[in-house]
Amino acid sequence: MTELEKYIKNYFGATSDDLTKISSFFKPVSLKKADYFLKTGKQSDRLGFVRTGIIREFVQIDDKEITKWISTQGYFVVDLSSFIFHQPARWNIQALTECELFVIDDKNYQQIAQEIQRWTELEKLFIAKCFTVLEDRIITHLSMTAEERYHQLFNFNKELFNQVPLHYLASMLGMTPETLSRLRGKTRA
Amino acid sequence: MTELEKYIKNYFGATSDDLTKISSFFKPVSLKKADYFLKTGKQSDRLGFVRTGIIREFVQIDDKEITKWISTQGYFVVDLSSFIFHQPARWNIQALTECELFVIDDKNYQQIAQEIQRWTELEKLFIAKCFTVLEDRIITHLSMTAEERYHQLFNFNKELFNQVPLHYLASMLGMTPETLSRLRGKTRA
DNA sequence: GATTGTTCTTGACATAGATCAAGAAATTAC
DNA sequence: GTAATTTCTTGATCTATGTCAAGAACAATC
Repeated sequence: MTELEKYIKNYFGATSDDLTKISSFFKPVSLKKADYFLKTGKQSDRLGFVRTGIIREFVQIDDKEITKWISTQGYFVVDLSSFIFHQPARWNIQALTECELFVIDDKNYQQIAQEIQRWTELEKLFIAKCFTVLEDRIITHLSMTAEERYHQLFNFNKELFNQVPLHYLASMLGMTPETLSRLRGKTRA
Repeated sequence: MTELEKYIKNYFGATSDDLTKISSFFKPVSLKKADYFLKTGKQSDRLGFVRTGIIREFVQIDDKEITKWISTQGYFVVDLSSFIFHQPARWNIQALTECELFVIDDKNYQQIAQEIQRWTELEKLFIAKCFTVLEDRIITHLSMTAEERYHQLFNFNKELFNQVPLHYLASMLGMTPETLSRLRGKTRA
């Protein structure tokens, strides 16, 4: 079972036969560091799965880049409003390291639903799960201090702090790089 | 066409025949002010649609109530992780005014999918749309000041500020009631 | 309609976090 | 391997927002 199949199994709970079918629609794509998987404003009909590497979703607002999320192995990367609703993409998605993705385009994606009876249902459940994760993230911002948000992310994924420039993490946490640096110093000391 | 049908049509783009069928599964429910539609920790298999009134979704964290959202006419109220994944509810859902809801339970909800071929697809699209709304809300918190968040909500729904206690709005905006009061004073002056 | 409890505002003050600036450390490019 | 660039830290200062407290306005209750 490939990584992709393993993750699809975890996320979607598909059966073994289906897994092979599903994953066969995905094609490997390599990104070099700093390559864009997607740029704001473009139409995107691609959904990616991160096999290796680290990739950042962000948006430019005025003169600032806001990092919405950083995806590592096992995450899907996609601009949902573009992929599903055919809107211009809202996010930039850029490789922070060399990345290997499995990518599927809309046409092949539709094909999955054709071949696998329960696919739309599984999809729904997956998106619903993602929705609840975002709900939590909102609550995080309504109820926690910068320091608490930092600790939460640090506990969730310590490694990340060694793998990507910290100012991206600061942005994703809703604080300045200076503040993140000071919070780190605080626990270190 | 009832309100419920109108909204389902808007949200889900269902056909006229289907609408009647779908809406027939919903049952009217009245809530008095301060009644709970749902309490944290309970299992909930109900989905509500707000026909009239105002209803608040919140969670108790330590000694503070965090208001996640305030729903008015035309919104659905539900604890998605409970409704879909049968988890204990994460949110309290409480009427801020007298409310008339249309409510459906899980069993009848399943029934819709039985009767309407495209339902799961429509559902998926609806949840995906909700997901993108939450994405925006995250960005709001990563990129805007309290003042900007206040103005955004105010422009989105001025009426709300006359309809519900302001400290709930403050919480939902991620600020204290005092700060909200001062921001209001600022624009008034 | 007096009483009680909420809600809202305002002031004084405290503080978390932002901003600005500069240097050190690390990384990348030539 | 030196130069250029980016990242990270640290200090000084500023500011937006929080906290605490008190009174005013309003609404709910008996």
